[in-house]
Amino acid sequence: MPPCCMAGLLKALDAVFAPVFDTLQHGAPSELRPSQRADFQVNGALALAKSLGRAPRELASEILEAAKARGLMQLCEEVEVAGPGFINLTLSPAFLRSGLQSLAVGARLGIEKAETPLRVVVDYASPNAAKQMHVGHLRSAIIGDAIVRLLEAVGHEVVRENHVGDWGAPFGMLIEHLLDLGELEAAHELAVGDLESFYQAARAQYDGDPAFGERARARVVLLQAGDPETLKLWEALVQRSVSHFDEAFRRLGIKLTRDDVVGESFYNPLLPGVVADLAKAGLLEESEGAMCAFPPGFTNRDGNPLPLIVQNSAGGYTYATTDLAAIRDRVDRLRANLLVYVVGLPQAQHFQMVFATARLAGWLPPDALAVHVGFGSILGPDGKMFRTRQGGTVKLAELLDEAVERARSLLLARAGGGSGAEAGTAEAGTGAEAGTAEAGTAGAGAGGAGAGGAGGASAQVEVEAIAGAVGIGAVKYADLSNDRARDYRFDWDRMLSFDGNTAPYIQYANARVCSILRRAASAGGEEPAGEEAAGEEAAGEEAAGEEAAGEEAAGEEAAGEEAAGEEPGGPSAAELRERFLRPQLLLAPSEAEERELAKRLLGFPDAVAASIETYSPHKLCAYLFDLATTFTNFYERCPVLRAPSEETRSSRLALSALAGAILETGLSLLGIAAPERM
RNA sequence: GCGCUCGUAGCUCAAUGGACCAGAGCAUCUGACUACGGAUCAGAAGGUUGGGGGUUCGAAUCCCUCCGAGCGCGCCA
Repeated sequence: MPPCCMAGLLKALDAVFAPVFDTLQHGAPSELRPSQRADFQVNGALALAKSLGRAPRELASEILEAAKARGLMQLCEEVEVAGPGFINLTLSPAFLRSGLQSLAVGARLGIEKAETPLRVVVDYASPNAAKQMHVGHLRSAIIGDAIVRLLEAVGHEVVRENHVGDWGAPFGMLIEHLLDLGELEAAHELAVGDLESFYQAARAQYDGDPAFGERARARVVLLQAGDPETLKLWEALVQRSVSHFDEAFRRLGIKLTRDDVVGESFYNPLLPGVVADLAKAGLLEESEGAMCAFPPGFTNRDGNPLPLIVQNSAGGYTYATTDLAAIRDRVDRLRANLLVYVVGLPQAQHFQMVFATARLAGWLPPDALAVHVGFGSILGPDGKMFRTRQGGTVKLAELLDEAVERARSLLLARAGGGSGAEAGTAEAGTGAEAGTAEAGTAGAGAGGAGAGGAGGASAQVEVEAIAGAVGIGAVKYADLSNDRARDYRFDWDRMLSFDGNTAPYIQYANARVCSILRRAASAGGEEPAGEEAAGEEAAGEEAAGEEAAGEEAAGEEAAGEEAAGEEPGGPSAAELRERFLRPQLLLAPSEAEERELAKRLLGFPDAVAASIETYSPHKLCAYLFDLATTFTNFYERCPVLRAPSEETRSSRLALSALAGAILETGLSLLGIAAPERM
């Protein structure tokens, strides 16, 4: 857990209250919270009153007065002591306005860098080589990737590691099977067929043919002995797997490539040292022929100390040994001071034991932290482990195919339904370049899905791109929006619904923003009001953009949208936002819906910080859903293009642009694309 | 048997020890429209937060206990 970070509105308010509390009692927290009764409430007075033995309401009044002396009323228009000793705060429009303006400057959207940037290794995805990726790998990959993006956004230095299972007994049989087929035939088999069938065939041989089993076991020995010919074959198998992973991650829009693969085999040379050094430190005992560490606090079913086996009775190393070696490598060689493991919850005890042992051995120094970010299972509609109707594992590739296919039919059904026929006719023709086509997840900037019959080939390309963004986004969001510790139910209809807490709903809200900005750009005058003053701002904006992690994350490979945005037919969303999102255009919110929207927009940094603090992407999801809902509400009640005055129009356009920027950036932090049209 | 995770509206899920209404979204019922993309908005109804104790000014949240679900508990990873 990175040090508690506060940002945005909370930070501004806490800057006033923290010194007041600190004066009364050193280190006493203000306990600032968003409130349903006002904008924020200060709860700390109650706890402090108790520890000081004073009357809570009286103390609250005193705190409030002290806060006023520190300029509280520059931020709030209304404050009160209420109930047993709460302090309720209602923000002033002027403060909201200045907050919005600072969000609008630069591209960071209020996301602050961590005060102490860490060097973090995030271990995630971790499929097994020589096996097809399946639904079981989905959560680690999706959650891990979001965590990587979030950590990077606040300035941590992240090393991604894909700890693939590329070593061990299965390779004996795989290599023998490969030899039986003949290398050429095997190469062909691996190229056309899927890995799974190759693995199954080898497995069948192994189970059915004792002689084959013997050869397989002998081959494992050769492999571990470093026999060159065997290693060559092993390498070929692993490479084939890695290509398969690359393809899967690319489709998913996940920032893992073959460069991030650090398989189990990588640690082989380090394993003897792990055991030797543990022994040297007096941490090993022989038990039933195996070398074990017994970290305190763990017991087995008989109440006896539970062993962490680092060398089995046959002399072989276990995955505990590998995990210990990995800790040493990450701390020593990679200089990491935070290790994050995105691995299923059933492994919780294993990691506790490994971490405890690493601490005892001094491999995890006091200033380094290891965290197991666990997650629950994906359940099928029946509430049991998600499987195919036949009871087999659901292959990842097929799952993604279905996601895109379902999204496509929904999009086409809507286009046929006739509501959005007008949208995008202007630029549909020359829309996205063909390059985006095979990028299944490409999305932003693809145009004209609503153009219905207008389509030539390029319109189809665009539909494909949007279907990819929506389909893949829906799968990822469904996973991320649930508390990771809980199991969640996989439900196509729900995740692809345009209503509710789903990716399509949020993407749609963003697409609407894009639509407004496009209209504003093409119809109502060339430039927004206040154009003169805007010029000066541009320079500062670019300077700020230089170190803008938020924007980087958005623009980068967030689900493969790089080819987007360069639409010849019209300016990209980013360009439009730059044009309309100028700080000096923002007025103090006057309408209730403007005020609500402003508050939500300002809450973005806090939402990001909260997500990072507990490694819980679902908090950011909840925020984005709330923002999308609030924006829609605003959009419903406060005419933008037909605003009563030019100033109001410009201000609302800027508000909309800001909402779009946050929606897109927020989605990108989750690894989800934000199409400009849907 | 021990340990871990979990149990919240009919369903799927939220809720950093905080306030008289425990929130959303589906689904259900009522309303709103020449609509800046209706893939919309407003309202209603729906809960003794699995049961029971306890700590606290204050508990869905912390402690104990019982019930229920899932997963771990020595040579697979």
